[in-house]
Amino acid sequence: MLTKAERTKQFIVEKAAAVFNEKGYAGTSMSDLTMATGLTKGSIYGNFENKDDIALAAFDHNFQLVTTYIKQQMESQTSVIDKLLVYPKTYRQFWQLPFLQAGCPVANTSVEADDTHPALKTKAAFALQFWRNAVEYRLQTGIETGEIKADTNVTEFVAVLTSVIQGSVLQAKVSGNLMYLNASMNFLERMINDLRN
Amino acid sequence: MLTKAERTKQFIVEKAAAVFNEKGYAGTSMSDLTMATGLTKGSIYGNFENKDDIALAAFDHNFQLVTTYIKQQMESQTSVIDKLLVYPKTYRQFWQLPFLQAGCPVANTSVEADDTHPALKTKAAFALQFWRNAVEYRLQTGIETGEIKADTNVTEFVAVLTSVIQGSVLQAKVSGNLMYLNASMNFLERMINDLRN
DNA sequence: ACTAAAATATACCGATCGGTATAAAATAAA
DNA sequence: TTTATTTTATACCGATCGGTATATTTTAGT
Repeated sequence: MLTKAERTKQFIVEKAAAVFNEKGYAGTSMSDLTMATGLTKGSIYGNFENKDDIALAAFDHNFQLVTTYIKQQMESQTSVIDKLLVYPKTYRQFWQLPFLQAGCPVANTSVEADDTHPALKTKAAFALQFWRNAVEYRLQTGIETGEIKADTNVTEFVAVLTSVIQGSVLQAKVSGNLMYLNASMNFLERMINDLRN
Repeated sequence: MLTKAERTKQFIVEKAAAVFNEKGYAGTSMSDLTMATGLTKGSIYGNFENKDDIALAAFDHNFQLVTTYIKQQMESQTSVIDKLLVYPKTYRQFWQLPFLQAGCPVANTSVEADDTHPALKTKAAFALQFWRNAVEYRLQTGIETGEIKADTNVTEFVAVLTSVIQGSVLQAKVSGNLMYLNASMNFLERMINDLRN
């Protein structure tokens, strides 16, 4: 069983993660976190060294939420094509998934941290590469089994899939208009289906 | 001729624009702006009402820098296809263009402002729609003149072009790796060339 | 239930935040 | 060049920032 402190730490991370993803690092204050958690500053600083420490843990949490969901959805699909189709299906309804309502955590953190917060930037960069590797792994698997065309430009596919998702989610958030997101996801679905040998 | 105050105001906007695009709204303090301009706080507040006022003017300036550059590059091209190819060509070398070194200002502002700063969010949303309209206008023109396939899915093309640019610039910034950006731009160029009738 | 240890709350720190009143300096019309 | 006006600098405001020392409460092993 988890000790009280461990449970509290986890509780703080969960609450803080939502705030950080919505307001950003610089936009989130310690009093935002005391309000979100219902705890006092002393209590939070008893579980974390400083604000950075919380932000880094919060990012990991946010990223893992997305990763876990995608992985789980893919497990219920057998073919590589169907597994890849989980991406457009998921992001098409990002605003209905609580852990994606503030947008893609990797994109959000990338934008804010890259000129201001080296440690967060590193985490975002690793998360992005993790995502790219995951997609690339699926493609390689599909090519080996013959499900996917052998002459597929893997790097290009990975680049387009990830950037079109990040870009269109970002646009959907700021415009409040789902039309272009849906158009992008239509395109992505066609692109995935076209991988078939 | 511009009065002294107008020139100073313009000077402040130019200096502030770079800082805001790099550090974000919440991440930029008034003392950042006094440092960047070499002016004092009193002087800045003599030309602007408040921080918001500067941020909104700074965003307009950042967006106009990009818009002007793109427009200018397009004017030296005759065909619609060649005009559209200005986009991948420009963003391929975004880190060499001073006004794009901090990334796409529309994307940066979209991410930070959408949950925290309604006025900036509105500006970002308008800028995005302006961009979409500009691309759509090119496509319509090309369709009318017969240069571009008449059955082109305009909305989908606009959605993919803008989101793949925003996403891949964002990724290039955070990863420090231009490989995926180049792959995305290769894809975009092929997609544009495939528009040809 | 008792007690040592761990977790939480209170109250505070100096620094910096955005913003302003006012004085000094620079501008521009006469 | 004088003078009215505008622009800039100085010095300061209360509020909030991230962070901490210490007191109180809660947890957990005996």
